[in-house]
Amino acid sequence: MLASHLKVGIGPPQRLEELKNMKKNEPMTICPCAITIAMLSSKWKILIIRELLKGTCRYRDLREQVFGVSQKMLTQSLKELEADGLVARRVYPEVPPRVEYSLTDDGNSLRPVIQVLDAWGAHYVVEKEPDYVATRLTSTRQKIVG
Amino acid sequence: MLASHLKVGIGPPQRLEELKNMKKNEPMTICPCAITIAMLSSKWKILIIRELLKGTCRYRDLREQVFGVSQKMLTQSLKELEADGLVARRVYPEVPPRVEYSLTDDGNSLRPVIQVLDAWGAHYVVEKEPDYVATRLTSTRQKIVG
DNA sequence: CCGAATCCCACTCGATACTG
DNA sequence: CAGTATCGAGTGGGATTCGG
Repeated sequence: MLASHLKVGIGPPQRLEELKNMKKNEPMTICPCAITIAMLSSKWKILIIRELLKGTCRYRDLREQVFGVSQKMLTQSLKELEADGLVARRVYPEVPPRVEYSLTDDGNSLRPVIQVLDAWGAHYVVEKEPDYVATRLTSTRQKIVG
Repeated sequence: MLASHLKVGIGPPQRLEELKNMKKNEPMTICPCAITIAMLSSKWKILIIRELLKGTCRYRDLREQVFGVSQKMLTQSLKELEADGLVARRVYPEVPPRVEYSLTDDGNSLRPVIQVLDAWGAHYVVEKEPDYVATRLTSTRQKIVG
């Protein structure tokens, strides 16, 4: 089951010639790791997913645990994650309302990915010059403090 | 060797109370996986690293292989990757000039990370609705086509 | 309690032109 | 060949206010 205009290319990205000769709506090679990055590279998403990896969570709890996230960004991130099929949203017909978020199977399949990212980041941050790491990390869009 | 104001926290991100009680220049907990994402989440970096994983490369070659990247973004990305210690830059005193880029040990240590990202992305893209994947991926900042 | 709607700024990135 | 410099558009995200 593969989009007619998408062709998964694992391994080296396609060469220049391939793209030069490509016409519209023709199969094109995409880079899978770039897709994963695209899914995760928003200021708060990784922190949200981290939290959801611990288990089902209410909206309010996420607001507390993901420190610093605004209502707008939390809602927006969750909406995108749901659209991406990584997060499930369950609304209870109560007053006041209650909404619970949890990871789907696809979302949970990110666990080993997160673990690898976590391990690399941890190793990187301890072996680098502390001062550089500090300034580098404060000048990035990505939220680092969980 | 750890920044005095940084404290690496592997595992769950710190709780709200920890941050509430945090004062300036006091040790704070950071999220390692967010660091890794911060390193990679620029429109072209992952594609550049992918290319460098194949071996040393000249500036010109990168411009060809990383299709669509502008001079400005390629230069800027390489400069940041070098500052991050992931890429090494070697200039040869020749005319016309020749500059070669390669991954440092830290950069090469990303290989298993990239592989995991690659595997997850590949699995994701083939099991998802093709139409959704297509629109989702064209509306992202991250460059997907290598 | 869980959002939606609006306004606005900062930053990323692309296009173009220039240089040693 | 391998970059700089500059300008401008688009967008991600913060702050605030309103709604069911």
